[in-house]
Amino acid sequence: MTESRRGRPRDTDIDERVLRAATAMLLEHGYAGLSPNEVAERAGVAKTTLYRRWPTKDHLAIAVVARLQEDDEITDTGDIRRDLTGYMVKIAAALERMRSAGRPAGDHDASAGVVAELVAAGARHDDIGRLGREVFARRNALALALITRARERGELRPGLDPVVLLDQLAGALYYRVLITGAPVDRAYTERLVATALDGARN
Amino acid sequence: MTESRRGRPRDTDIDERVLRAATAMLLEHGYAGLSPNEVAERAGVAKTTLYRRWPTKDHLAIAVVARLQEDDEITDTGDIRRDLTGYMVKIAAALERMRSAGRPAGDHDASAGVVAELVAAGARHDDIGRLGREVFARRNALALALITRARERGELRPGLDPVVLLDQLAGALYYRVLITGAPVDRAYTERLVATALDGARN
DNA sequence: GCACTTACGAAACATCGGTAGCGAAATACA
DNA sequence: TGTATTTCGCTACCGATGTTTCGTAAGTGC
Repeated sequence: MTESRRGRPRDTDIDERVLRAATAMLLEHGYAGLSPNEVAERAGVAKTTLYRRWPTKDHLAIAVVARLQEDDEITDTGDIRRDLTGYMVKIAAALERMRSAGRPAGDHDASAGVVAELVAAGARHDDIGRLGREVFARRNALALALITRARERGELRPGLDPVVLLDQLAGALYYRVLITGAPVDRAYTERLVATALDGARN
Repeated sequence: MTESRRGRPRDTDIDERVLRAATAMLLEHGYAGLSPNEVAERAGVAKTTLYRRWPTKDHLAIAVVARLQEDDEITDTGDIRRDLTGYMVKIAAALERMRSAGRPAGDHDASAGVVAELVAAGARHDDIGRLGREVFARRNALALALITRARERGELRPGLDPVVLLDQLAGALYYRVLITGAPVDRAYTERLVATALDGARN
């Protein structure tokens, strides 16, 4: 793993100071207000030192939000509707938190804000894209297992593809945040899960 | 509408030449390969002239893809499953087209490509965001009317919220393109519509 | 004709993300 | 005690997206 490095070791305090400054700037002023130049200055670090750790502004921003995400565990109560709702509410809350980053308090304008920039960052840099897909795959694996168990105990249709169900649920939330700008509050999330489970057909 | 303008009129031929050059560059080299500087040069136009029409590269890119989208009419055969599938297949096809823009042929890497940048553009500029939401609202209004009619003739549950159903369907497609990188081919689309209609519950 | 207004082109400038080159500092290893 | 290796800070620089300024062209209204 960590090979015994030769040469001067990295100052881990620098990582901390830079990430702290970057976090503050990203949350207060949004993605456009995150300036690597100013982050380096505020952290008391040379710009080159910053760029050795995070080769682009996108990488820096990813590192910031990655630190902010506490990995949400998923609970299996045996009631699939309850469990799925719980998972979706967590996703929705995380989205709403990022959605409001960088805009004046009370700004109810529909805006994807930081979320959209992170998605674009994944599209611009292969490594970020891969990383993001891995993170989502790992997080979704838990939900997929949950769905599969519910299916096997007869709560869900035998022919159901768990991936499709998860796409429907998580997809709807991201779609509203990124595309239509509609809110993703708790009431909506509950209606969403109920509709997906019960189906639209009469 | 068009007030009788005073002063020198704009050369409409310039719009055409610029958009043509920008379209070629965007489709061949992707979003990063779209350079306003080079577009102006290739179109034989001063940079200032280009920026008078499209104040940022984002606006230029939006104008390009807006021209490429033919407004897809929606058909109502009376079979909601068939009609929804048709609509979703059109969306999926448009997404796959943009997804492959700017990357070497045969590149099967999962990448949101241009789509993600357009979403980010909507997040960066209020006017683009509003425009995008209007476009989606208008397009979705047709699908919502379709769903409502199906509900009223008894094909769908009376309590169904058409918006939720549409979020589930379109959301799943965008989610796969933007987030997980999974393909959105016809087989998936059909499974998606079937699952949303039939529901996940046993 | 003349004033007024707007569009076009050219070139210089500004800003920002990111890089290159260098000397100095801090470690591992011999 | 060297010597190799890597990090750090500094300055200067590059490329790309926009902006400013200004002279000139092409229209409208009188």
